[in-house]
Formats: sequence, C-alpha cells, structure tokens
Amino acid sequence: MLDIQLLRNDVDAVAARLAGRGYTLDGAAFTRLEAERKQAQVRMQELQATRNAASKQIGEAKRKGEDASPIMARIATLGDELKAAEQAYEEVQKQIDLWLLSIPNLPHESVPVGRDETDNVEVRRVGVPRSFDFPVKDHVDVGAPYGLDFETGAKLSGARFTVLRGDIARLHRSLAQFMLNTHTEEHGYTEMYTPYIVNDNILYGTGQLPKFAEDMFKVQKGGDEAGPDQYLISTSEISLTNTVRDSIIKTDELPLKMTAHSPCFRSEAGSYGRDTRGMIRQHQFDKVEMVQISHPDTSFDALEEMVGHAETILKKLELPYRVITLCTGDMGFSATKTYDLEVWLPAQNTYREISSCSNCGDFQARRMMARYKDESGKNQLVHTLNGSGLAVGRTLVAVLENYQNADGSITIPTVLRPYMGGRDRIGG
RNA sequence: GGAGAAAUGGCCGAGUGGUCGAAGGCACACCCCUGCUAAGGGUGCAUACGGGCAAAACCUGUAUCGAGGGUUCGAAUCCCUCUUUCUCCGCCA
Repeated sequence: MLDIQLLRNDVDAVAARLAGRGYTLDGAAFTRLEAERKQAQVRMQELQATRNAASKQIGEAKRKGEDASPIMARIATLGDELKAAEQAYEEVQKQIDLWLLSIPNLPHESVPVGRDETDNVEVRRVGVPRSFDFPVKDHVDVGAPYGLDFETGAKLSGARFTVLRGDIARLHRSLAQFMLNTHTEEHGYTEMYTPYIVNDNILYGTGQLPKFAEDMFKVQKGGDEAGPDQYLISTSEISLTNTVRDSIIKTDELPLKMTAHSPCFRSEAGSYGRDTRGMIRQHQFDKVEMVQISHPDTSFDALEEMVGHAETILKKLELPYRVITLCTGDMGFSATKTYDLEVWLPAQNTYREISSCSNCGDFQARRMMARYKDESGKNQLVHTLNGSGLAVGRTLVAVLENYQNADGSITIPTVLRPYMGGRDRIGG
C-alpha cells in the first residue's frame, strides 16, 4: 500500500511513476474521493464532539442532582444525524481503502523502465552451459525411469500435479535440505516452520489480496460453509513476512532473517497452455524461501545480499545461470525492485526463472502495520524483502537436465552426495 | 466434542454506566540529589486518522480497553455473535 500522504500531496507524480509499470492511476477519481472523505469526516467528528460534550454535561448535572432533561431534549435528533454521518464516512473510507489496496508499489529509481520481460536487463552470467555430445533429453524423459511420474499425479489430482518416487523423490528432498542448511548455517537465517493455510487478512498484508484471488486456492473446513475465508499459501513469503504483522520490532533486532521450506499452491489462472509439459509450472511445488525484515536504510544492500544467497545455491550446485533486473513493467505487485535468477535448461536451450528476489520497501509493512522504533522513539515502517532460495521443483528440473549422461544416468552434484547416501549417480 | 474461566497501554495490574485514554507499579528516557555499591526525588512516556496548514513546531478534534454488532444522551463496564488463551473431561497422530 502506498502512503496516502504521497497521493494527497502529488497525485500526478505518483501516477507518472506508476505509468512506468503499466498501471494507470485515476488521479481525478482520487481527488474527488478525498474531497468527499474530508467533508464526511469533518461532519462526523463535529457531531461526535457535540454528543460527547452534551453527554458530559448530562453526567455532571445528574451528579449534582439537577434536571438533565433540557440538555437531552437539545440533542434528541443528534443520534440519527450522527448515524447517517458515520455511515457516509465509512462508505467513502471503504472505497478509498479498496482503491489504495489495489495500487501496485512504486518502482525504485534504479529499476529500468520497460513494458515487459523483453526490457529486462541482464546483470551477469555465471557458469558456462555444458556442451553435450549426445542428443539432450528434457527432464521429463531424463527423470521418467527413476521415478518422475506425471501420469499418476494427473490421476490423483489432475493436470499440473506430479508424483515423485524413489531416487527422484530423494533427490528432491535432498535439494530442499541442502538449501535450508546452507541458508541457516552460512547465511544467518532462522529456520521456520509455518502454517500452509492462512486467513484472508494475511493475504492483504503481502499483497495477494484483494487483486489476485484467482491465483490462490481457497480452502474450507469440512461442513463449515460460513467459516472464515482461508487460503493455501502460494509462497511461504506470505506466512514468514506476516509473522511481524502488527508488531513493533526493536531496532537492534533488525534485520530479521527467516527461511522456510514449504509447499506452494498456485492456481495459475490464465496460464493455460504455458509450460504444460513437465514440472516447470505446477499447482503444487516446493520452495525454500528467504525473508528479511530490514531497516529502511539498508534494505537495498539486503537485496543485493539476498540475491547473493540465492546465487550461492546455484554456484554450489554448479548450475549455469544469469541474473537479471526486472524492468518496471515486469515486476510483481508489491515489489519496488526485483532481481530474477534464471538457470540454464539445456533441453529448452534457454535460461528459465528459478528465483525471484524482491525488495518491497515499506509497501507490505504499511499493509501489515509492521514497524520498528527509531532513535527518537518514533514508530517507523520496516522494509520487507523476499527471495526464493530456490524453487525446489525447478532446481530438480535443472539438475536432471544439466547432469544427464549419454547412458541415461544422472550424475549427482557433489554437494548433494551426502544427502544421497554418498552415491554419485542415479542409474547407469 | 462437552463444561468452566479469562482477554485492559512495552509488561504487570486496578477499574461493573457519567470529565476514563484509562489509577498504581515495573520497564524506558531526561533532569535533580547523593562521592560508591540492583538508594532517593522530579518530569516525561500508547496508537491511528483528521482539522488549523503548504510544511515544521504547536494548538485542536475523533477513534481505539481481543474483534464485530446492539442497548443508552453517554459503554472498558450491560446484551448478542465470533476469535484467542487457560483449566477439567472425552477423542486422537
């Protein structure tokens, strides 16, 4: 959520910055709503002040044993007026809130301006894609003999669900363990385990609601149709970041660094026909997530650091990748700056997203009311960052494709061997 | 699932219809006193959103005692619904 003061002071400047990310801000509508709000609020507060003063007088009169009926007669009709005024105010305020909640974050000045992913800027490439002297298979064909099973996944749950068994399942688990251990032991993150089902208000905090409900899975308690709205998390960013909701953090406790391995559930409405083969795009996938709650002064340093943490995983796995800066038009709703890590997939002969690291500035903090106390004792909004470190399913894809051998076997990356019982290959 | 109790400021805790945004204590900040040891005194110390105002200081209004509704001129206090916590019983991995 943007600072409403920013909008009150200079709607046009905000609109100009949002235009860069392809969002059209209706400044005139805002100005109109704001005028209405001010009028309604002043009116309501005046009536409340009148009522409060009269009630005090009544109290005093009664204590002295005087007759309070003249005062009561004077404000006889106040109640109805006040009720109407309060309703009018609430109505406008609700409109403003909903409008505010649907505006995306402002891009940071350092973000390249552009329309879509073709305008993203490559920052660096690390590692050299291996050259194969045999026909390269994609992960579906590489993994099938060892337990990568889409057919059974579809039987159980439909398209975009996968069953892993045997060596592939273990490789998948090993990747998650390896990532989690690296972030906790080498990067200073606290390991977390959090709910996978969250209340709807939590999703307002991180920005999935009110605009992106169609990407989420909504769940219901058995037999409880009137129960609270709850959703499966689409990323553990949601649960990790919201742990600091409604709290005031001591300055010397910043930054808070949290990591978790969790499943992610995405309905991906609107992505039909994209990446239908294989496990690139699934309704359920695992991810190791990093979240930092940062002091505003250091959040952009923290972003660079976090990208480095994600890169460490790829480096240790010896997977070639590149880092790109997303342009204004390609960034997510809550982000003020985002780096994507893209891993080399030989079968697709291209780099594909495997991590996304964003600084959200105070955008989520304002929605969550997450603050710290500054030196002068004032409460200030924290900055929030999140990054994949990494998407486990896609990392599995990358390992299968990059480590495949001519005989159909798969070499196990060196760092994963301790997690795989010391073996150095699958099959062969 | 059944029965009962509870939820107040950073923390503890008083407050059952009328100047209560809330006593008192702790913690914290500053000042004074004291030349010495976890001593004494004073002051300050919730948040959000408005208006004066373009902004700071300042003045001022409104809301907030788990959440939402209701009764009332007036609600922390009475009523209803919900949430959470605790105790006991049952069930369960």
